[in-house]
Amino acid sequence: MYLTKYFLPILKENPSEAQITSHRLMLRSGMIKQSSAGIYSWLPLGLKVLKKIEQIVIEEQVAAGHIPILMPTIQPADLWKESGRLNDYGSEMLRIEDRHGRGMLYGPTNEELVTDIFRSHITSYKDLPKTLFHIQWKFRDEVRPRFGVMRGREFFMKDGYSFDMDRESAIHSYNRHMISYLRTYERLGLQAIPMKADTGPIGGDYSHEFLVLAETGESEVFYDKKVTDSSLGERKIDYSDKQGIAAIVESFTQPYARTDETHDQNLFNKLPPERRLSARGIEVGQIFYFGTKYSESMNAEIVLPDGKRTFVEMGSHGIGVSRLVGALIEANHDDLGIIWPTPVAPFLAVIINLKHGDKKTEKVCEKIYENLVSAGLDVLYDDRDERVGVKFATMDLIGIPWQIIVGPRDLSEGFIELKFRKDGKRTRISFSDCSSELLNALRV
RNA sequence: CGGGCUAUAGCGCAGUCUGGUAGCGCGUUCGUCUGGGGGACGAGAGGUCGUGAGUUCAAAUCUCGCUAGCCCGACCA
Repeated sequence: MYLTKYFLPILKENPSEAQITSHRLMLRSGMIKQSSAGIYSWLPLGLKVLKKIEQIVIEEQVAAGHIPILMPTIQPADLWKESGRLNDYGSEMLRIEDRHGRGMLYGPTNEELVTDIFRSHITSYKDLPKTLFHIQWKFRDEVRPRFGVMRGREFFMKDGYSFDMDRESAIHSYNRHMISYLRTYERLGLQAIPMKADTGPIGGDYSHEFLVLAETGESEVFYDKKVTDSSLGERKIDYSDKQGIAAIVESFTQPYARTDETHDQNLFNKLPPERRLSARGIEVGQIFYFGTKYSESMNAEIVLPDGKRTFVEMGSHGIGVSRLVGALIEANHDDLGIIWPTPVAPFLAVIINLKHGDKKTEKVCEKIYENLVSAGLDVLYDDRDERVGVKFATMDLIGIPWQIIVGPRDLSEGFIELKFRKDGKRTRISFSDCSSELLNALRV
């Protein structure tokens, strides 16, 4: 993409409404524009990041055997009457009336809809287990939206719903989700710690929130140092291996890790002092096994092998996709701007022409651009007539991982320069060799 | 929903107390110089001062209402 042909409305100064880093940087780098409180338009750069996160989430869900669907944003109020949540949900739910006077609502979540889909089509244990998920816009009419996309009213969320014939199978579904979430966060370049969550009136051990550690996090978290030392890494996951999956889940959830809501100081104090850590965290996902709460109220039954009927066991699982954009920035930035982890970067690299109007540098930039694009890489070419300082400042701000710097000085000696945004390290690369050496470097 | 604050050019702000020709920086347009970390000079464009009413010869400025946004708290993916 040639920058002069793109739409990248960056701001040099901080918008006064943005208080926290990610919100400020998202506005300054032209990723979003506020439309009203807690509701945003996603501009090209922001949309690219959002879609990259979405794609990774989808891939990991599909890898875990979960099935994508798409449910509507507008839902009929009748279904919510059935579950009893029409009254319970309160004014956080945006209620709408259509022209016929029918009660509608902008969905804050989808348990009712998905249960309705399930009960219409699945009646036998033979069709189980199944997990349906979708990634869709939700709306919660927060009293006080803030922190940009981290706590907007409209938000983009992956929510999945598992259906199982019995508790044992449902727990395996729960564990499967745990692993698929851990993998998702790792691929995004984030460390998210599963923390025991409040299960409310339903009770039980089966709810975890996933927290990313960041200074600006909204909750205080307490954890055993062990949890930040563990990662899935490259290991192969066999989602059909119940024991294996359960063992991995155990290894991640056994060490102490809780938010201030469920924190137990006495338990925490049993850890050796050097392993007791506390920090702030941003919640980026939650998984929940709630049994038959909705299947009972909405009458979603299945027939078991012995011919008896039973209510289907359910769980729901969410990842805040739009919130993750903010969380990623909170976890990856410096004074100059954003530092995107490569997997979610809006562009892998940017070619910076240091001397606009110089035929030779322009030609080299264009050649590099063509090479990289034809190699399948998504690169930006800063072909603006701007001073170098402006170009560097812009690119540092929007956080593209690699800067390919082309200027007459180095070029006269046959070199171009490659700078890594994260550590600022620069490498000189022979221009004659740039198609192979550069490609290798970018594919690290 | 309780408490606090704000609204003047695309963005950041001054002007409001003490009513009298609407200003600064950045950005933007044109030109010249410049060219390895937000450059210089010159010339422009751009605002019914959030909105409605009132007071006054005269309102960005004073009074009242309304709306929107932000912050702290309670609440939440």
